[in-house]
Amino acid sequence: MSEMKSERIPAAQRRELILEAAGRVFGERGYAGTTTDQIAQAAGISQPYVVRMFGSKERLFVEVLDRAERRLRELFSSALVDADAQELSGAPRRAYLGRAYIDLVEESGILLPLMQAFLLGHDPAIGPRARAGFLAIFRALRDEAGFGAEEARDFLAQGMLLNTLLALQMPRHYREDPDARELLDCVFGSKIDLVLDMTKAEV
Amino acid sequence: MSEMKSERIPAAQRRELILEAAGRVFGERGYAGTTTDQIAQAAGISQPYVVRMFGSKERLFVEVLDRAERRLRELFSSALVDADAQELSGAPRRAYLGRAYIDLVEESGILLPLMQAFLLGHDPAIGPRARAGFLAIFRALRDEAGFGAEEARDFLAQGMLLNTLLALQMPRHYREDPDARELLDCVFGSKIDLVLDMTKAEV
DNA sequence: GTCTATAAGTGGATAGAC
DNA sequence: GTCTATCCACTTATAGAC
Repeated sequence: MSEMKSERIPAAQRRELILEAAGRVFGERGYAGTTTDQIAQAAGISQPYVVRMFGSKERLFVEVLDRAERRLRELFSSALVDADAQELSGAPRRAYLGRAYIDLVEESGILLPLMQAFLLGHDPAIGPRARAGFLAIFRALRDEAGFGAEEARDFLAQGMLLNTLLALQMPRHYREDPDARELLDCVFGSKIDLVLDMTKAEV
Repeated sequence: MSEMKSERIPAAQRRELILEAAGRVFGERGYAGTTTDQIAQAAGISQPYVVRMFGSKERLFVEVLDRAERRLRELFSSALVDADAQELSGAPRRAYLGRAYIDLVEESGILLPLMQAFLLGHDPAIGPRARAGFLAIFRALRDEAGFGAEEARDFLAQGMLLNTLLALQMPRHYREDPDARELLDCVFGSKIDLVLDMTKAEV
């Protein structure tokens, strides 16, 4: 029906397209559960081209992670600037950052590949990076955001619950299951509509 | 060096040995990242015997999940009985159940395979079970434990953070990283020594 | 009850054409 | 810059011996 051959576009741009596709597929199926061919199809190119561009599946995953972590820090930084501009402090400030985190659900291919990486602590190549990334987020919350250790812990905890519910694809069952609905409402608050929209489609 | 042939033991007992081994390996490497041969080696038998006993890798994983969920509910039930016997209520009661959850870290092959399953929401066979299991825990906290929805949410959140730190193998880096130490102390409290002991060895 | 041998399928990676 | 063809290693599962 559509194009059998991809149009010729600059490598840098193609890289970005593959990274986006890979973020979504890795996020949904995990590192080991994803084939380079699934990523290729999601990106609309051939499987060998994916490998050719990044050298290996592992290196591609690491680049996806780096990209996701950069994006997360970027968002936290700008959220902190906003919070300061509004002169928020204490609980309102934390709630503000929490809602900023929820906004990341909209950008698929960020939160879930990170979460998938957190479950790869055993992997010699990915484990150390995953730990470093996680601790970097902890430090950012504790130091840059000025949370204490316990506030940072609680923030991370809510984040891990949110990630887990996304990975479980719980939002897709909001309508049919009253318990799912209560839990999701309770986690996402007024942002629930945004989340429900975001998690409809997909292959 | 050791035995090349496993001794002949009753099937029911062998099943249990395989389930324990599989719980540990699946918990560490995830469903897709685990081979039936790795499980066989962990259980000290041949790869085809693992498959023969459970029919398929997928069915084995589902049995590991069922077993883990049973154990979790069992522990929650008895912790609730204990908490009632001590006439705990409110915050002390929640903290008590939290410590009971941490005790589960000792039983390797329970928390991590559950967590791995939560990241398999996309899987047609495992996803529905994972969602059902997660919601069953939510209901137990909300109804049996008498937490409200928000308390149950916060309890789950701390649990997901704990699971994530275990999956990241963060306890193995307690000594060398001050940030890891602060976070782990903050999450595990006085139970930290138990956790550090438990997460040393492994293959 | 447990193993060895092996079939059949899948997936990451390489070579080379266009 | 992108594809087709293909190799080879690995993995699940089956068959059948002991």
